[in-house]
Amino acid sequence: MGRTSSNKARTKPDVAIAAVPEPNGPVTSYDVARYAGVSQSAVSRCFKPGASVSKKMRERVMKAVEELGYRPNAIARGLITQRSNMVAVIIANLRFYPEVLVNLSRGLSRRGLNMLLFSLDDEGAANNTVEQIWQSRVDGVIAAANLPREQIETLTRAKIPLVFLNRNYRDVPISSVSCDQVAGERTLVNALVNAGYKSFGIIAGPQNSIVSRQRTTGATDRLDELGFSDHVVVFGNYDYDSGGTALRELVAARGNKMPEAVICANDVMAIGCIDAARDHYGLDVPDDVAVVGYDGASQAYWSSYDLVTIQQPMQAMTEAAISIIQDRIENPGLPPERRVFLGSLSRGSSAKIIK
Amino acid sequence: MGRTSSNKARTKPDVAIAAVPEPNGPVTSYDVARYAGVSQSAVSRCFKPGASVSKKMRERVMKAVEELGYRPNAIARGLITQRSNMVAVIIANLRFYPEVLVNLSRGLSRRGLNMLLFSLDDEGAANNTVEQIWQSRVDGVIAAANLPREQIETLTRAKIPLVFLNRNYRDVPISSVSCDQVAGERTLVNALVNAGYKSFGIIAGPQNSIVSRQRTTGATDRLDELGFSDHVVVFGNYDYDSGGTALRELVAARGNKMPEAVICANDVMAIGCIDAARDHYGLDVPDDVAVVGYDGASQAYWSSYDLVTIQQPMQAMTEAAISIIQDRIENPGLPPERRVFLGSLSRGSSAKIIK
DNA sequence: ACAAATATTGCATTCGAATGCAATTACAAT
DNA sequence: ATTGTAATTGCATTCGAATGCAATATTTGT
Repeated sequence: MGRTSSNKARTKPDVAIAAVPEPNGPVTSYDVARYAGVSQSAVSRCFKPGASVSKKMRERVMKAVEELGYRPNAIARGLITQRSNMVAVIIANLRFYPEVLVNLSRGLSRRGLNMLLFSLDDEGAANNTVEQIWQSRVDGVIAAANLPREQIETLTRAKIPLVFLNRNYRDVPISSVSCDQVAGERTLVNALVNAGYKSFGIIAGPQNSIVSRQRTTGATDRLDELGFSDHVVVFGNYDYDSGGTALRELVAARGNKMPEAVICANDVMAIGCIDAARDHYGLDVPDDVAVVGYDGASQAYWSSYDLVTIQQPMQAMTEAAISIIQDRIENPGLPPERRVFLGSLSRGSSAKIIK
Repeated sequence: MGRTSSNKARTKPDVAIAAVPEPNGPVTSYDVARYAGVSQSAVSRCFKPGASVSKKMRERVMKAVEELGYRPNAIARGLITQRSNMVAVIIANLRFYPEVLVNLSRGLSRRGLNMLLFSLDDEGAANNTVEQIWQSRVDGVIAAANLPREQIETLTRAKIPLVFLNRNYRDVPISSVSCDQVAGERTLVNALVNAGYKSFGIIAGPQNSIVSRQRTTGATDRLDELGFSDHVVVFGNYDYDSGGTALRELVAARGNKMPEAVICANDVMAIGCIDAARDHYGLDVPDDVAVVGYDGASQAYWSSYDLVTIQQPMQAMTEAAISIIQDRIENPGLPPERRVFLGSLSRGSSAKIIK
C-alpha cells in the first residue's frame, strides 16, 4: 500500500505535490523523494556507493537533500541491513590506557564504525553489560576486560564477533590480541640479573588479573631458573598508592630488609614504589634499590622516574584488534585468531642495567 | 497484512504451529509469540514497564523468552519509538581525564543510556563527527571539546540536546557545565602573593583553547590588580614535554632569570616544568622556584610533585552534564542551562603557600 | 445471575531505508 | 525506423518492535 503521495500527518495538510522545505520534524527519504519528484528508492540509491543512478538523477536528488537538510537515518538503515555499524568496547575501570581508547575510537571511525563504550565496575556488572551489548545489536565487540565464560558463550552463540585486547583465554577458542607477558618479564629479569642484582621483591597486581598472574609467574619462573629463589611476592591493585603500600609489605615480609631490585606488575605501581623508596625509606633509586615496571605508560618516561620497563606496542595492538573485528564482521565465517606481540625493553634509569 | 502464521523463510518450512526452538538466526518477538502461542504485541508489552499484562501471560511469554533466548532488538525499537537511548560523547584528544570517561559511561548506563564515543583529532574532523552523530540519531550529545559554531547550529537545529562539559560559549545559548576558571586562577595567585612571591612566569595552554585563555587571563588580571606586572606568558600544549620546553622559553624571555613562581595552565605541564627545573636548572621546588598547576589530576598528588593546584569537582561535573542531558531528552522543551562549579585550592608542597 | 465496569489481548499499522524484481528509458547496431 | 541490449527507475515488500483501537475476558456490584 505505497505511500508516495502522502508520507504522514505533518503539521500542514499536503496540498501541493512538491512542498516548500518544511522547517520542523526530521527529514526522511520520502520527503526528499517527494520534493525532488522521484521515488524513495532513488533517494536511497544515491546514498549507496556503486548503485545504479544516472548523473541527472543524482544531481536532482542531491539538490533536494541539500535544500531539505536530509541525513539518512542510521537506525532505519540498520534495521533492514542487519548491520548497526557499531562496535562495543568494554573496558575495566582499573588500569586502562587512555590512549587506547582514543586509538580505538579513531581507528574504528576511520573504518566507518562507531564505538559504543562500556565500563565495567565489577565482575557482577558484566552480565548486565553483555545484555546491553546484545540488545544494541552491535556488529562486534572489543573487550579490554575480563568477561565471565558464560558471557563469552552468550556472545559467541549470538554470533557476535569478539576479540580480547591485551588478555587471552587459553582454553576458549576466541580471538585475541595480546603481548607476551611472560617473555617481557623474562627480559626484565635477565637484564636485572645480568646487571648483578641478586635479591628481588615482586609487586604483583590484583589476584584475579590474568595479566598480572602471567607477568608475575614469568618473573618468578625465570628467577627460579637462574637460581634466585630469594624472592617475595606481595599484591597491589595496580594503582599509585598500592605501589608504596606493597613496598612496605615487601620489606616487612623480608624481615625489614630492602631487596636489591623490585619488580612491579605495572608502571604506576612502580612509580608509587619509587616515591615510597625515596620518601619513606630515604633511599636513592637506582643506587640503593632498583625498580622496574611494565607497560610503557607515558608517565614512565617522566624524568623523575625514567623507568626500566617493557613497552607494549599498544598502537599496533589496537590496530590489530580493530582489523580482526572488521574482518569478522565482513566475513562471519572466519575462525578465531590470536595475535601475540612482543614488548620491547625500555632502558630507563630506574635500574642500573647494561645499556 | 499480518504475518502471524509465518514469519519469514527460515531454513526449515514451518509445518508445525509451535516449532521447537530453532538454533540459528536471531530470535524475534514473532518467534517468541508463535512459540508461546500469543500475539507479538503481547510479547512486546511484556518488555514495557507498566504495560497491561496479566500474570499468566507474563509467565508464559517469559518462559518462551527464556527458552528461545530472545532479546529485544534495540534498533527496531529505536525506529518506532524515535529514541535510540544513546548519547554521544565527544572528546578532544588532548588533555582529557580518563576518569571522566569512566564516570560518564557509568552514569549514563545507570540511567539506561548507552555511550557513543567520538574522539576529535583536529578541528577539521568535527564536521565529519557531527555528521556521524546526526545520522546515529543519538538522543543527546555531551561535548568535552570545542565545536565550531556551525556544528553547534546543526545540532541545535536538529533538536538534539547538547551540553558542553568543562567549557562554555558565552555568546551562544547552549547548556554547559563548567568550572570557574578565572576564580580558580585568582585563588592561586592570591595564595602565591600572600606567601610573598613577587615575580611570576605563566605557562599557558594552546592558543585556541578557551579554557587556557580563561585561566591565563584570570592569572594575569589578578596579578595586574595586585601590582605585579612583571609576568611573562609562554605557550605550551598541555603535555609533559611542553612544560619543560615552556619553562626554558620563559627563562630565556626573562633574560635568563628564573621567576620566583611559575603558574601553569594544567597539572601535566606543571609536572614537566618541575622536572625541568630540577634536572635542567638543578633547582629545588619549592625552595628555589614555586610551581602551581590546575586540574587536580591524579598525578598531581604523587609525592614527587605534590602540586599546589585547583581541584576541579569532575565527578560532580560529569553528573551534572548527564542530568542536564537526561532532563532535556525527557523534556525537549527545556531551555538551556549553565551550571558553574568552583574548584578548590589543593595545598600541596610545590609552592610555599600558607596552609 | 446479569449488567456494567475494568482489565487483557490481538489486529493492523507505523517507524525510515534498502532491495528484488519488473517496467521503463536510453542507447547502439542494423 | 526497428529491434535488441544495457542502464535506470519505480513498485512493493521487508526488517522487528511499539501502540491506538477494537474485541474479548475478567471482575465487580447488585
